[in-house]
Amino acid sequence: MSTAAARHQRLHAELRSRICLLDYPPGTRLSETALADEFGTSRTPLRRVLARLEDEGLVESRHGVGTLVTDVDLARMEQVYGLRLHLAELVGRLDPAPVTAEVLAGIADHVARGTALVASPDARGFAQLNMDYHGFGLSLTDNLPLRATAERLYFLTARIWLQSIPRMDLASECAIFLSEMQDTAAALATGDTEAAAAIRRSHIAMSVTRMAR
Amino acid sequence: MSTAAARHQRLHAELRSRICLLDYPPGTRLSETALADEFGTSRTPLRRVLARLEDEGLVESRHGVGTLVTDVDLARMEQVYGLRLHLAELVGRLDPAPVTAEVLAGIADHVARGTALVASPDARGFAQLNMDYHGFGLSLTDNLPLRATAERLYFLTARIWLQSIPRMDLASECAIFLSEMQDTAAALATGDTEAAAAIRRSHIAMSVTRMAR
DNA sequence: ACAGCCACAGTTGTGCACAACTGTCTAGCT
DNA sequence: AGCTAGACAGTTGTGCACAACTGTGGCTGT
Repeated sequence: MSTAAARHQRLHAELRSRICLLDYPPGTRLSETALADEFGTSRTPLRRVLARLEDEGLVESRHGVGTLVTDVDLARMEQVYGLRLHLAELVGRLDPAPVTAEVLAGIADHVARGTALVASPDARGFAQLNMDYHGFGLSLTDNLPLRATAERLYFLTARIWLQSIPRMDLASECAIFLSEMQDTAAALATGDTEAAAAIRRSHIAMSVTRMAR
Repeated sequence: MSTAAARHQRLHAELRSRICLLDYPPGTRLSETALADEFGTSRTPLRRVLARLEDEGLVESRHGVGTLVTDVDLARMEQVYGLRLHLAELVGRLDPAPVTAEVLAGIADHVARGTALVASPDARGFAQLNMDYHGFGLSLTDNLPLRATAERLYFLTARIWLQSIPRMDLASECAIFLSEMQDTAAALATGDTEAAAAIRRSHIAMSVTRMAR
């Protein structure tokens, strides 16, 4: 099979995850040779991954300087959030996916993980669960371009929560997140994906207002 | 300055234009060496451009085979159009740009070109004007991610009109297009960008229904 | 005559060496 | 001491040669 494309996807997802979980905080200089060495490849395939991350706005390559992780702040991402709000709502109105048993099992699993998170709050665990939950939320629509667009914009703003959490109440955030997932589970139990999308939208909006303080 | 990034943008826009104007019809095998030779560079920088086009869904590279221009049909792009409709409407509601004298001059210029097009209908001229007009339409919002997303999706569907025109009435299409731009000019004259966005949305929708026949 | 196999031309993917460029540190001069 | 210029280490960008792979055409055996 296409092992090259598969590896490209793996490296892309891995580096994107490291950036959005702040393993590579904004301003970090990513060394092409070091990363190529770590993943057991040459610079050439790795440079393609970095180029894609640059197109997505997560890193910025400067000749003679290095590949720097971009800096993000809530003010600059205000436009992205404005768009994400509408896209989140569209998930429920544009080619909504039928609520299968698999979907219900998925939301139940996320609720379970959320319950465990509330029991022992953890910032990184929150961010990881939020990332997975976002992917689940996208599965509620069969509109592929909508999925791709929403995913792209999500990872552009995903770091902001982790950057803002020191000024926020972690336990409260975890409880609110669990509450959102429980509400979503109830909505999906009745097959109302539009309600689930509306819940998602409002929670994104409220999260932004809390981070803005 | 960053001549490397500038050349990347040039080559990307050039190849994208050739693909969307059907200079490279779907299925065409793009030769990396031939293109590199034409643009006076090596394969390396050109491959990055092709990689970006592949991420955008305009070409597909297969190891040992070649880089093929992707095939598009209205059925597969139905989801994209569904999303584009909503994004076109968002242009008028999300960070609408103030209607300056420059904007009015822009729409007037496009109306003039449309008038010339109606005088002597031409499929390729229509496509070119439509491409430019789309870029103008995006300038009506200051929301950068919305611009980037709408542009990305536009170029994904831009070829379909040219592919469908043999089954349509070219003169009628040109007249309708001019009518849209005139209506938009009237709306912008009153500073109503939201109305302009609504006009754009409805015309995209009607264009799809005409192409679907 | 036909089916299968193999060599081959052509393509994309990879690795490496070098060019182009930048920021820093140091040596030397005033 | 301060300042300037230059060497330098380190980085990304480019070009080239080769590896990996695919589809085709012809050749051979039956």
